[in-house]
Amino acid sequence: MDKILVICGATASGKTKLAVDCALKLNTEVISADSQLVYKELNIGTAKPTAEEMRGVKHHMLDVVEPSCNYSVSDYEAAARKIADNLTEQGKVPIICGGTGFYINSVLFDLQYGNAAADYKIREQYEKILNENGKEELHSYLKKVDPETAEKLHPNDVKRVIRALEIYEVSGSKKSDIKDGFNPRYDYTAVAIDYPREELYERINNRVDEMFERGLVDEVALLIKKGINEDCQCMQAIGYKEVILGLKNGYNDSTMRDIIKQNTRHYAKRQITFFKKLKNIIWLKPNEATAENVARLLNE
RNA sequence: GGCGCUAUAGCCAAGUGGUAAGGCCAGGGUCUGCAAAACCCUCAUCCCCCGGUUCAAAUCCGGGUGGCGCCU
Repeated sequence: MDKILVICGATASGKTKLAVDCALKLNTEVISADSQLVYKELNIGTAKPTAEEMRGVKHHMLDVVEPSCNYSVSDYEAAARKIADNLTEQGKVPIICGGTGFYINSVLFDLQYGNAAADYKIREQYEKILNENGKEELHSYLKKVDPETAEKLHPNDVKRVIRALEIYEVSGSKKSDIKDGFNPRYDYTAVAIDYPREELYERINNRVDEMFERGLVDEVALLIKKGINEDCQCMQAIGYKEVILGLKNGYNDSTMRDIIKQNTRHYAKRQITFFKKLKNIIWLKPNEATAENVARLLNE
């Protein structure tokens, strides 16, 4: 199996720097695994690596679509794998670096996602039912076609309930029939930087302050001016949705900052929970997060 | 110094005699095509302190202490 290096973990934990350090040492390239960095023009709020931070290392999967686009794991999976395989052919060990665990899983493991593509018409149809008849009603539909999945999903978890329904309608088979088993496609080494919670939260707070100093509000205002509004998928990103709300309601900067900091802290917590599940992940102390250490782990 | 109001978890806060709502924060978790999304779980043996009334008090009474306001 081909080797691959994964650098993941919470937001603001120093992934970018470590990835660049490693890429320079290993003479390879970085494939970003981040659901928001794929969007062009979302730079400040997503903390997209700058040319300076990249230090000449080639980064893939940044700026691949317009802000008006919808993007999903399957798009990512296809593109990222191709790049990874390409690097492998050149004899390089690809570095996947990012905080979107869902995306990382898609390239690391052989997952089928029910073999059912997203169908926005079907989603709309169920959303209508949701709005008219409520969550319980929607959940009861799923109970009829896929009781096992319905049992697992809380009725409030409407997005997953709708997806399960969608899988059934698109493919004719049940979500509960998916038995993928997370078989690795690569011989991967995964590392994450493990900051003490308080320190991580402090880093997050500082980073959000920096974003405002760098002109986050202007960035959002410009996007709005170009017709990118809160209905666009990319505007669900932390930093963007809050500024839109703030602009609408006349919040001052400090209020927006506080909300963004809070949401980012919550996000970081979820990321940590997610990555704890990644098999064989290695949690490095901040002072252990060096290219030398990672290179050694890679060769073990 | 006098008078009035007030005192419930880290924060906001309901409850005014029958055995502590809710929200936030925090922590834990779920995650198979919207994932920086969406969702779930946990979180006061106790209501400032002391004494009293009562079968029963966070809830009533008295005193103390802290806070707030007004007056002199």
